[in-house]
Amino acid sequence: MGMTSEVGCCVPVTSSSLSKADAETMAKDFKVLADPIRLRLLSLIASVPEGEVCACDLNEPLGRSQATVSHHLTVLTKAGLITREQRGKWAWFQVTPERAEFVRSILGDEVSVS
Amino acid sequence: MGMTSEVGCCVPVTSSSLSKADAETMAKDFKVLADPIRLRLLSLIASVPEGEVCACDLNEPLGRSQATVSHHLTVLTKAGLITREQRGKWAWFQVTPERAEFVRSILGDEVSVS
DNA sequence: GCGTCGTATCGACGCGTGTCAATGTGTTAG
DNA sequence: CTAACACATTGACACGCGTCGATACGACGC
Repeated sequence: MGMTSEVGCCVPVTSSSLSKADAETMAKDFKVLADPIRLRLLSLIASVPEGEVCACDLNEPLGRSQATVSHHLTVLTKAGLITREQRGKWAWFQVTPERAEFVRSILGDEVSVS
Repeated sequence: MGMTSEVGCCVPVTSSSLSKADAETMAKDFKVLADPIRLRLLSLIASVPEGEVCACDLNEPLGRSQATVSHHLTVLTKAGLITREQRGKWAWFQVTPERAEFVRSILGDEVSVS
């Protein structure tokens, strides 16, 4: 395939690199994080001491409509990064515990565990 | 602004979380990685023992046209993840040394430094 | 010089997605 | 029951982006 045997070019890339399926999965994960509003939402939720935030507090600080914020919260939830809990009239969100460390590493927080 | 002082909801999210500018920068970086072809290109380049690959070896394994592969290589180069060196007729790419560790961590390689 | 080869760039297409107004759904207050 | 509220969902729009054929730009070999 591809007789690229000229002078000094083209060694056949021996390696078994990232598979097509793995690359697509990874790309999908990165795509979730590739939006400033979603990153700020994650940061807001992760930085609250109580560990959970009501959606009503997430609408205004971002300068986006309620529909847009709700959309991004859905994306983050479906990706498993946050969890949603309906409590009475309000929806409460928190960073998924299993992914909390990952989220903190993404946001560049110096974790004060030390 | 939003008198959300009802019953038990809506603490004002005291935290100083991710700034708008930082979020946009981070999102841009993630966007570079949010494509399966670019991830596989990174993997191919990073996994070659010689440390550098000729572009002619990157066209076929991905099932994309030469123009598309060239486009993705440009995106990765502008993001600083790889570097391009014209050598005679061919273009050689390598992972930017300063970002090599980052790239390896992204691709999930167990670095054999231990 | 001329032709060929390796890459980058251009133009155009289609699809995905972020956005918002409007509407729907469920809950609480009266 | 009705009204107001919180949030999700829908429909529509614009824009970004991945893709490819065609073309342009070099470098090499003749």
